[in-house]
Amino acid sequence: MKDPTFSDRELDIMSVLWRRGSGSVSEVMDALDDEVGYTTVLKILQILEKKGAVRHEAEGRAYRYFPLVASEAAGETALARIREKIFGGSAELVLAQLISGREVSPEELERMRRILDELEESEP
Amino acid sequence: MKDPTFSDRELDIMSVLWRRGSGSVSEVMDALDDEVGYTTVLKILQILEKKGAVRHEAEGRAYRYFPLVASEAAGETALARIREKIFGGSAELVLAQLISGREVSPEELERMRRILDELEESEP
DNA sequence: CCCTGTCAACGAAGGTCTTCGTAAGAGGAA
DNA sequence: TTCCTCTTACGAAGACCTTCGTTGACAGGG
Repeated sequence: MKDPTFSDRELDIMSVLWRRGSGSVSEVMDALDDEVGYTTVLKILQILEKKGAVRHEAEGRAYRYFPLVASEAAGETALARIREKIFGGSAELVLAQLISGREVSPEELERMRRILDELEESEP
Repeated sequence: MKDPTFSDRELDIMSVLWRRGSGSVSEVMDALDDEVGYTTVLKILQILEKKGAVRHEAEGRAYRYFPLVASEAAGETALARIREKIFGGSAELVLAQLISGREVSPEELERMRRILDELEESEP
């Protein structure tokens, strides 16, 4: 699946599968923030399966769904689009927005700094 | 306009207005990456105007459109959703994705580091 | 054996998005 | 004037998204 993109509801459901690793229809339905009918969740899982974003295995009478698209791949596509279209291609502006308006713990700040340090070491 | 979100084509067109500051229908059409018909661009600008995302002024016989929603506001909404749904709420993971797979110049890296430094100074 | 609850499958309805054909007006050229 | 071009405006077509009602299958309890 090249440049995976997801609609709003599809993304909600992929998010559940990424967090939990897998899920039956009922589990996904319960994990969603919104109240969504069983058949709606099933339908979207079937659409995602046709797209190649998830697969399923039989588990008793029910199906267990697994993500096939990694969250990193979806994140790369989504982030690239935002950076390009909204932030004019600037990663710095994305970073600035990322940390503005929210409190960032010193620990998280330190880990972010380390991410930049490691990048510098890898390409001197 | 609260939590502004834009469809694909709407975002393409807002992106042009953000980059250029304003644009007539023809200018926007020419600036788009894809080939899109004149009336399509006009239609979407009218939709954006109804949403309150742009306004227009008469300029000769034509209209000149101006963005009303700031790119930062759109970026905040879009980035928050990606961070939450795709990266499990982690800003570090977003940062890691942001710099992975692309070459980041030493200058840009330095500016990104400074953004983190300034955050630390402001909330000790 | 029959009822009840759970399950997948299907299709349809209503919404949004995107595109463009067509109409109508206004201005300039011949 | 008459014609051509540029413009806005309108509406409809087709695609996709989201939702859910309904159906039929199956398993377990009474």
